[in-house]
Amino acid sequence: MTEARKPGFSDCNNATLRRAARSLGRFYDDALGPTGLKSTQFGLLFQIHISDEPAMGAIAEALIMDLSALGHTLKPLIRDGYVETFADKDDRRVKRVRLTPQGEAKLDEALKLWSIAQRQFEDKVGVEQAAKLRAALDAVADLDLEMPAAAPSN
Amino acid sequence: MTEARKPGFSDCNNATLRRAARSLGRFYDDALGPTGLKSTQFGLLFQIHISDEPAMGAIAEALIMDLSALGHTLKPLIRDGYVETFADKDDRRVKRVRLTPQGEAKLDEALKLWSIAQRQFEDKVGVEQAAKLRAALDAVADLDLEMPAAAPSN
DNA sequence: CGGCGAAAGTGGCATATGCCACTAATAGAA
DNA sequence: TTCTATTAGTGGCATATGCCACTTTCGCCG
Repeated sequence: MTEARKPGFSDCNNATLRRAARSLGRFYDDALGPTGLKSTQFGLLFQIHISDEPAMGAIAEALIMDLSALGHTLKPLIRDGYVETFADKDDRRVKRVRLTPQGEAKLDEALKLWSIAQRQFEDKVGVEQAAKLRAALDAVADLDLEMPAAAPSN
Repeated sequence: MTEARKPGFSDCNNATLRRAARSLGRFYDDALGPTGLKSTQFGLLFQIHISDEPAMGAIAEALIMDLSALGHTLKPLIRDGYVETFADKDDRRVKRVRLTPQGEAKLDEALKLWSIAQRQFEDKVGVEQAAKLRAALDAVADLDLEMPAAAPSN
């Protein structure tokens, strides 16, 4: 089967990654559907939950996302009362974030469904493989990539 | 170091995948910046290029993306004259897609920059590893996941 | 041939993400 | 202390993606 690989899953690492992300995202989104949360929102709530009233910048950095994008993504969660923000007492530029009681409750609710999806996934690919994949993805995410031309000698 | 792992890169396969996608996406986007194309658009043009005047549904399926999402994503490319559509001559429901000459030219231009980014990435993680990662991601993308509750006995 | 159910897209609506220009506030240099 | 460079966010604008409700065409059955 010389060319059996469906043509075009190009060799682009980025395209392949996005494609997988769309696919897996849909699965987790479906799983979380009953909670009304998207998998991205779930991830964000979780990140906030495990952090200690993190500053927006800290969250953005942890999730490797643009600060402004984080701000946008946070809005629906604030609107729905799951998250609230408050100014840091020592540095008024800093805005800290925390879950509201409803947010904690919603997260608990979502965690139940999430764990089912997670188990479902790991039953398919294997716990070991899943862990390796996550490790590989974290490694990729933390790579210090830079375009050569962008960084001239000095 | 009991909890040394940066707290919160949760064990969620989906969250990890998205995080990596954001990170890598930014790199490829930067690389393609000079062309004015986003890495997603590049991927889409490439997919169209290697297909034979594919129907929208075929593209959506290959990229595992929602048909309507594809339609939306295609708009800026059509507006900018890189892509054009036409009705299938045998089935008027089907809309086929192809690159315009400008689209082909733009793709060529982008491929040059893409290959630099791609090489840069593979120099970091290793060609072998990159290939394995893509294979793993393709496998994940093609998994037939289903929520148990969603599929009752019948 | 008439009509029904499936298939392929479209449009609207909502969230996800990024970049850029701008504002507020702080840390430092003078 | 005052002026400046830096840091943390915000808002606007544009693309990326999905879901759902429709509309148009087909394919097929009676």
